[in-house]
Amino acid sequence: MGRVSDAKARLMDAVLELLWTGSYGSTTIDHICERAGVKKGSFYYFFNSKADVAVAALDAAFQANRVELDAIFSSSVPPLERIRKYCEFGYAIQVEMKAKFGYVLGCPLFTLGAEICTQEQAVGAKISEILEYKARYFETAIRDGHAAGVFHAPDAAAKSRVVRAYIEGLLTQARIQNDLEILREMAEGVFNMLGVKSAEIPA
Amino acid sequence: MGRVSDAKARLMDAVLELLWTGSYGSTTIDHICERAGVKKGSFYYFFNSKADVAVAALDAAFQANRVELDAIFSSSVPPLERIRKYCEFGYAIQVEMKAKFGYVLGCPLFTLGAEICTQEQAVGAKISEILEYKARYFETAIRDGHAAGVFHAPDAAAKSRVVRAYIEGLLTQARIQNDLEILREMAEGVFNMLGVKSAEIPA
DNA sequence: ATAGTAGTTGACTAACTAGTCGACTATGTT
DNA sequence: AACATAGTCGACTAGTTAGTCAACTACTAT
Repeated sequence: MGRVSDAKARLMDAVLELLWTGSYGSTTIDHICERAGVKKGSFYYFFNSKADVAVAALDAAFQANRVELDAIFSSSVPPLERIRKYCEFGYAIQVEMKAKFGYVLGCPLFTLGAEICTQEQAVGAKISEILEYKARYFETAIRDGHAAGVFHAPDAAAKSRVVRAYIEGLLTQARIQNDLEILREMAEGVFNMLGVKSAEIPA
Repeated sequence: MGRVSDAKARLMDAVLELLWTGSYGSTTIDHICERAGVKKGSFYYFFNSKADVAVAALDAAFQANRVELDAIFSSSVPPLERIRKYCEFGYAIQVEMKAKFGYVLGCPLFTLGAEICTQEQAVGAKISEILEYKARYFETAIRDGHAAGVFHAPDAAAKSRVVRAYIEGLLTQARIQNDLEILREMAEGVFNMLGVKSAEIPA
């Protein structure tokens, strides 16, 4: 079956790291190759362009991420608990990245999506697809919470949009200000948005 | 007093447009010059770098914008009315940009800030400065609203952060999805966040 | 009118960038 | 062993990018 290699995976890891710590514009194919320890000829053996490797890497990372998201948003977990766990999970990632790179990095999908949406159609479409998928976790949690009477949110889709805007906005603010602290308010902010009475908030 | 010229202003206009419609990474000095109808030699007569012209342009644009913001957030206007007017104003700008460029562009400060904050210190600092200044308009409006008993927000600074995160997040979602419609929920979303009773909402 | 000042220009260099290609190497199959 | 397949590599081209510079032009005050 020919020569074996993990170069493709290394390239995808490298591009993700560069996109997240920097930006699409600051990420060059030369840099990706250098970080992956792969020569450019090999890059073009696997991918056609920067957009191509970005789409592949985002997709692969999301597929891996889904396992954790499915656990966090499992319907066996009470709705508010799902949201609280998601916020904690996200916070832990940001802490890890800040320790590793010196910067709060925020949500790579959101930052990258905002940067390239007017220019790189294919990347934008992949990002939209993933963000939409993630939105459904929230919509379901909110629908379940409403059904359980934990809070009042008859239009779960609309409430989910509001919550997502807040969460993504907060993550991006954290990136711009390079400040982890503001992220600690995330779960509380979401609960307030949902009109959860303090007594109902899971420890 | 030597030769007169509006080339400096044209360059600042051009860079703003390119940054807003595209990104920092996609905006080159050559493109800026081309759009401004100015040769590169002249560019370097006025500015030292892309970061330099960006900072100057953002600052100038914000100074111009402040006049409108001061009117919208005038203390003679009822607090909720200020917020409603701000949302309407922002929506009108997005409509105008979509008509002009074919894309919903969102908040240039937020998009740009998220893109460059790990790389271009000077630009990041200017963006933070402007965003902080804008945040104070909201904080004051929320403090005034609480004092007037229109809603309950004893910690105006914290509530302002939540509201800003939501607004910026929503604007960025609109950019990513190229969708004007979701912006129409903005004022309503903010009012819900503040716990305003529907009866109090200004027409 | 002329001299100083402010702004303009085109032609240049050097570095970087994307993308190509043919020769090469490692692995599994027969 | 030898062959097909999968992957690697270095050297290459061509276009783009940032940045420089000396010569030039327009304006104003005296």
